[in-house]
Amino acid sequence: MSSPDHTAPSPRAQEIVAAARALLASEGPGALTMRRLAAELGIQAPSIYKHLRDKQALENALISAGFLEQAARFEKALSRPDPISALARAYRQWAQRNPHLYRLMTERPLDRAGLTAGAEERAAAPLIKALGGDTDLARAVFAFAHGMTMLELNERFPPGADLDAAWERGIAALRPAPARA
Amino acid sequence: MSSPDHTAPSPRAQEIVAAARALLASEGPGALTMRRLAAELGIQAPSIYKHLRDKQALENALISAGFLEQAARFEKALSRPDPISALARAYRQWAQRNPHLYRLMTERPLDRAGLTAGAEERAAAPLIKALGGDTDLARAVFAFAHGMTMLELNERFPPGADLDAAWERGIAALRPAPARA
DNA sequence: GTCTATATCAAGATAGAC
DNA sequence: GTCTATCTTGATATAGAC
Repeated sequence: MSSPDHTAPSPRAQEIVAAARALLASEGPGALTMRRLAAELGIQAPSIYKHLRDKQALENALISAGFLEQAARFEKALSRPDPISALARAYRQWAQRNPHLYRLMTERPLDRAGLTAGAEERAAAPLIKALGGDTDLARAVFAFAHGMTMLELNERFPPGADLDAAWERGIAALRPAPARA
Repeated sequence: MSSPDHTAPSPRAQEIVAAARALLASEGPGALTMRRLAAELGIQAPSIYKHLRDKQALENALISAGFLEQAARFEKALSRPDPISALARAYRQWAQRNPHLYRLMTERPLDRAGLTAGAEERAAAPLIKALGGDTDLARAVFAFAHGMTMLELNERFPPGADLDAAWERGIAALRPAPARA
């Protein structure tokens, strides 16, 4: 619920966000405090507030960056020979490389008014396009991918489980049947 | 990582857990503090520690109860005419009626050593049975159901989205094809 | 079984000087 | 752009008396 910030973020703010992302990636959400972030930057915590309104604004910046990064990957995947499989791989891979940020992006309702406009939509668009605008199916595929991702991150599958097989099985089932000749 | 408690929980401990569940359900995880829980019971926070080792033990009790309750529902669904659809409905319904507990049960890795033995497995068994032991497919269906549930709880679908349709679409696709005659 | 008193820690955020 | 000093709040948990 931070108010939307319609002014461009200052270069210094961007540096702070970049440090926050590195900190989140390396030590997880528990380490992402204003004090700790300041320490990483070699400054004091109150100084951050001169550049970012509050912690929510910081998180919103991280989340927006995550969506835009996803969007770039997913758009690339869309131009591959088998777009649906490529999208699934890209989705899984991005989440596994950015687990803490992925959590931050998905674990709670979004503060959409505080996000970069259009970022969430850009990340979602490639899948919808790959499925020819079938939004019901797109939602089902999204749910499958998100579910696999979170269950894997949260260690809800047995140690030996073949998750490649589960991913393939799910995507194979959810893929639209090729049109009959 | 709380040590497993191999002694039966005292009646008083069970009362505390019951109060915790009611508190979690009505006000969410932010309200589930030792102080607040004590206040609900009309006692002081330190008194709780005479009955439950720590907060993790409290959460483990809640999670174990959740699994056992799910197991009972899922076992019933398994005996319906269309077990897979019935299971999906039961899964969705239980999560929607217990959203905060569902989150608690799925959002982080489980402290399995501290849970009631067999509870997690009992909740998982009906789906595996319904799918004839096909664990890859069971994992895919589990992921779909969990993904739909969390995306819905976290408001990641557009306001007008027809989620009944997305659920049906996903289940229809993931359901094993009937054996040919 | 419950109490009081307390330790310990840590978080987000603001005021106002430099 | 950064600082110091501080406010405010709130959490888990322990010791030891009753």
